[in-house]
Amino acid sequence: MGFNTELAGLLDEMAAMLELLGANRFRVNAHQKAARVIKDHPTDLSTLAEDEKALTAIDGIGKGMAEKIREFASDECLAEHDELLSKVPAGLLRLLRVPGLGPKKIKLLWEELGVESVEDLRRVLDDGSAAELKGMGAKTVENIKDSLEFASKADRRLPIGMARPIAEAMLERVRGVKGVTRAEYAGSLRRGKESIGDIDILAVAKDEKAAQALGETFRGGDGVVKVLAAGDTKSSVRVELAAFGVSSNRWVLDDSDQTVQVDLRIVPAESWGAAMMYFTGSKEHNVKLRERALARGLTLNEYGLFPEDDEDTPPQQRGVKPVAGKSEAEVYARLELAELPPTVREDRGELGLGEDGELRLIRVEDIRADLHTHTTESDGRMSLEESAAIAKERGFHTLAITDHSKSSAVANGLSVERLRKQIETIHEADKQTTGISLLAGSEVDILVDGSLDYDDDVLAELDVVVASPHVGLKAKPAQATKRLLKAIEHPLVHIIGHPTGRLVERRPGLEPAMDELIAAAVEHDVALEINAHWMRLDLRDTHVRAAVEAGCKIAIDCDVHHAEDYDNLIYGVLTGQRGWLTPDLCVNAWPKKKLHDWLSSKR
DNA sequence: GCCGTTTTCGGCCCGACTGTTTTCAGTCG
Repeated sequence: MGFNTELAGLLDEMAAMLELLGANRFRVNAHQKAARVIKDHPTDLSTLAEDEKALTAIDGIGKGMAEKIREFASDECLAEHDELLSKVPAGLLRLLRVPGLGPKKIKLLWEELGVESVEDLRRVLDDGSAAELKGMGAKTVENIKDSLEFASKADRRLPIGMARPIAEAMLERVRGVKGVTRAEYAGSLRRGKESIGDIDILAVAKDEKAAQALGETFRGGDGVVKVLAAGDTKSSVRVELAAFGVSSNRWVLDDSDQTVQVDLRIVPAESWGAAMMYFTGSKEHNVKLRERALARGLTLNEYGLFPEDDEDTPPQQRGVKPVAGKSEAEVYARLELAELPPTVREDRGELGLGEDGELRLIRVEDIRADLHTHTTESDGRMSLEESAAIAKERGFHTLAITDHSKSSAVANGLSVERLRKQIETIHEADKQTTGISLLAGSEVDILVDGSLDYDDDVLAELDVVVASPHVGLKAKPAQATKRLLKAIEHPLVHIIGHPTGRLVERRPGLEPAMDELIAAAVEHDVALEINAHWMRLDLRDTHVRAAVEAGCKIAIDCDVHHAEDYDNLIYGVLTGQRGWLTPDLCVNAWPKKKLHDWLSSKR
């Protein structure tokens, strides 16, 4: 595990333990925020450990956290973390993940009944002693029991490619209710995050009757296995994936009985923009916006942006007229900000975006080429002609066929002889085809020692070389860095495919020193890939952000095997946007000549 | 523990729902 990830994990645990010990909640927040910022930071912070100034310049890192970074870099542990561990039983941290159980109740159960683990919890729930505690009752006990049952299935976040079809299906139901005038999904799904904890849907109903019908339809729909909340304006349900025909396609996951929470909020039409912002988040982005509002004598909530006064009752309940709220654009404008796309709302410094001119992030319609696709020659399911027809239909000017190289035996990798024959076939097909250029390429394995799977004379015959790691994905960070650097420095390589080999929520993959790889890629004019398949999304958003800041070229490719894989482009583009990627750095968005000139410059 | 276009001290976002309560605490997002 990398330094940042490991330290962030410790700080998160410290926050949890502090919470259980009843520490000041702002101190808890500070630890959580530092953990998030450190986890997302593109540079390995151990390299800055002695530079207190550079560390405290990072938002959320003060003197104390800078000292912790230094301590962890030199001692590989945190004394304060160890000290907290001696005070809090480790099993309690697991209990924090049970929905409906928070630090206060856990603390109560621990202090009054000696609960230190899930097993202890089950016991006191069953023998009735938990129900005797102050603030607990029969209903609370029932809810915690239910949560325990669901916890194991609900624990895992859903890859975006599985969550989106469910959200679309739920939206269709919601929009089908008479009197519903508007409905969209919000939350992390709208922000295009790689994985989703729950699905948030917002709707406008034209009157109370419609709102009531909407709630009933939502809670009673197919696939709903539990109703968690049923208020006038808010309903929460848990649905099972199986009911929506969602599966993980070519990756076999044990997701047959998995469920996901779906929340519905019914909001007034005049609050639509404020509500969308509120429920799209991120939470941290919203906090920044509210602070900004307060500094301007305004207060922001999900009903709108209101003049700040000292009353306790929320302004919308006193008939106060909002100064903005109908649309997101209106609220951002009133806060003197450019309207920010949902994908950048992560409290990663985005409030300054678009200040100096137009904010123009990559879009799906910018993409005019796919440079990483497979055919039936290796492990794809389409012929060259079938794939070319789809690419042409999508308006692409270039399609590169990059089947697997010889070491990928399970993927039917091509021998040198087969590859040479395929190059001829593709070049011939290119001559016969109008409207799209077909390029002969290969997805060449980066072997464990960093060398490539074909000799240089073979590679030189290819129009496009995508070099990707497929095996040895558990290597130590230092070794991974060395291996990938060697591939980047190879003069015949254009693109590094799925650089870490991670799978979302399934496999961590390699953890190379990304800043070194990015610097090398810039120096050797190599593009790093965002593999758009939703199980990969590799590079991930934070890597893209670091690459973009360094001026590194990025390729967004679908790694097409099946016809429907072309539809994964949206996920790659969303990930690009989350890394603030602009069209000028994305090779797939370039005009044909510019792209082909770049490719041939390496020949 | 962090932070500063009133501040280096004294703040730190806001509301819905639930369950156990006679006015609110806990949890969630």
